[in-house]
Amino acid sequence: MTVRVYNTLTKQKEEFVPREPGKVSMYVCGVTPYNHPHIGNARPFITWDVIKRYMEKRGYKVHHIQNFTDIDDKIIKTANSEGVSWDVIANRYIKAYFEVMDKLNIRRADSYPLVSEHISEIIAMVKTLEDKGYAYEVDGDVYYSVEKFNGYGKLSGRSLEDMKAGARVDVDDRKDHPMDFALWKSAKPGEPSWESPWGPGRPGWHIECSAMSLKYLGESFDFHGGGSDLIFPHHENEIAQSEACTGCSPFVHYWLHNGFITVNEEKMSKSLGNFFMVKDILAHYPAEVLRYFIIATHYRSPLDFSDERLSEAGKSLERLRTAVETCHELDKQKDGGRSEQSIILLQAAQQAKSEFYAAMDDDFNSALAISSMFGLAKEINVYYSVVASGKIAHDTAAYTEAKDVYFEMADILGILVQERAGKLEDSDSLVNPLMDLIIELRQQARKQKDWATADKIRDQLSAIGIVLEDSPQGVRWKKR
RNA sequence: GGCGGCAUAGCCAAGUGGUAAGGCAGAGGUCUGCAAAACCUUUACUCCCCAGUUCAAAUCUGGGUGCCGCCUCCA
Repeated sequence: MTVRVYNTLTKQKEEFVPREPGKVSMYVCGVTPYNHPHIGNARPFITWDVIKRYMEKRGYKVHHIQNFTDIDDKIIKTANSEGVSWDVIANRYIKAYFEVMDKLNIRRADSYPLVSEHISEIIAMVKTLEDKGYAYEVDGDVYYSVEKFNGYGKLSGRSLEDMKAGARVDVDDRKDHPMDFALWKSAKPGEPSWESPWGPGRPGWHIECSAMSLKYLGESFDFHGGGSDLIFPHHENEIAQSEACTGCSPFVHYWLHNGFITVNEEKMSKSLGNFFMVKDILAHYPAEVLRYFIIATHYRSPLDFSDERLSEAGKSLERLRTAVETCHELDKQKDGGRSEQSIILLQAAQQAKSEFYAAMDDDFNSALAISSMFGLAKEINVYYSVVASGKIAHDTAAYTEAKDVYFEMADILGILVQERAGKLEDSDSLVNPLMDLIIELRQQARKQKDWATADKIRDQLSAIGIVLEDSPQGVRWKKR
């Protein structure tokens, strides 16, 4: 089996053929650090994290580059309103980005290039475009001439005529064509600027990704990703810049775009007041729940965010986590050799694994892949209940294989990594011995059939968010 | 106005030609001092509407309706 991906450029699923055998090069458009990451930012990065984990599991060496657009109108605006330098703002929110993405269990890219550290590369690229006749200067600004590039519009499926007809923007008559875009912007008062052949100024938005991807990944690479809103004009312009500059086509073999997150069926926007920062969500829900919520829908589909959906996601995830707990119980069992039940478990594991990989092979269908995890979770629970009842012996070999499959799937999706029930995080480590004591007291009450005391302890714990689960094998507890 | 996407149970969501995955919620049951968890059973004769192609369509084609995104910074 091979991996198939939906390519925005060709508008169909294609078999993934790496440029270099065994290697995957990918560039993901990062954020403009002018504010805390919102849930819409989280989606592409979780999506690409899963893609990366999966490709690595498939045996590819993944080279992953993600930029920060640290020079930008919004950053400058924020900096001016706070009366600080632009880099203060950029650094603050780059830090905020990593804090949040680390919590979401997003593994780091190989490199996070900054625009501000690649000005010379950008200038060189603009110069090349100018020398080749793809760009022209007007009053210190440099524009890309879209009419010079044969194939402008191939990614977004628009023709220049369409765009001219549908232009909603005020036409700047200094430009040859309304769709011509800035490669270099001349310096304005109060803005950071760098010296260039066209005078002091700063890069336009689109050129940075072209320049940095060229530097780190070369003239042509495998994957380029980002939100679907970047298809036009950002990625369309990247193609025009990069292919015109290097003469190498295709610049990117597979363009992958994630769908948008809406809130109450509407686009998230500050004006609508429905803007959700990831950090605020994480104050109310475990990071894993947000991650699960996002991967439980196919990455290209639109996804509507709400409190209800998120708490539903939490419940679904809880089911998967219960199987992990079951595994902890099974880990304590002694080996007794093969049984009919363990053969069933083994077969279920093998089936789950093959279904999981088939789903992921088909354009990273994590939503479908998750259903394989539920299937195996159920089989693990069933196996446990039979073993715990003492009807059959525990088959360590079969169980271990099933468990490995389960955790392999969880690892690809990046979920089920948090500490399991029965243990709290390090900061709460004092609570653990205390809980052992409380449970012991309650068990004594139960033994003496003092149900009033037993129930009271349970209710009191429940009131502070600790839930007890009695079972014939003992008591488990977890923090809500 | 131009470009693109979506419409599947109470809710969320897979499924792109062969007779509707999975999760949540609901109902019944097993287990249990009670509860929780787990497990079993159950919940769409049907996939927005109409027409067509086909032995066969949620899936393809045409038309209609509704919703969303992009075209301006945007993940």
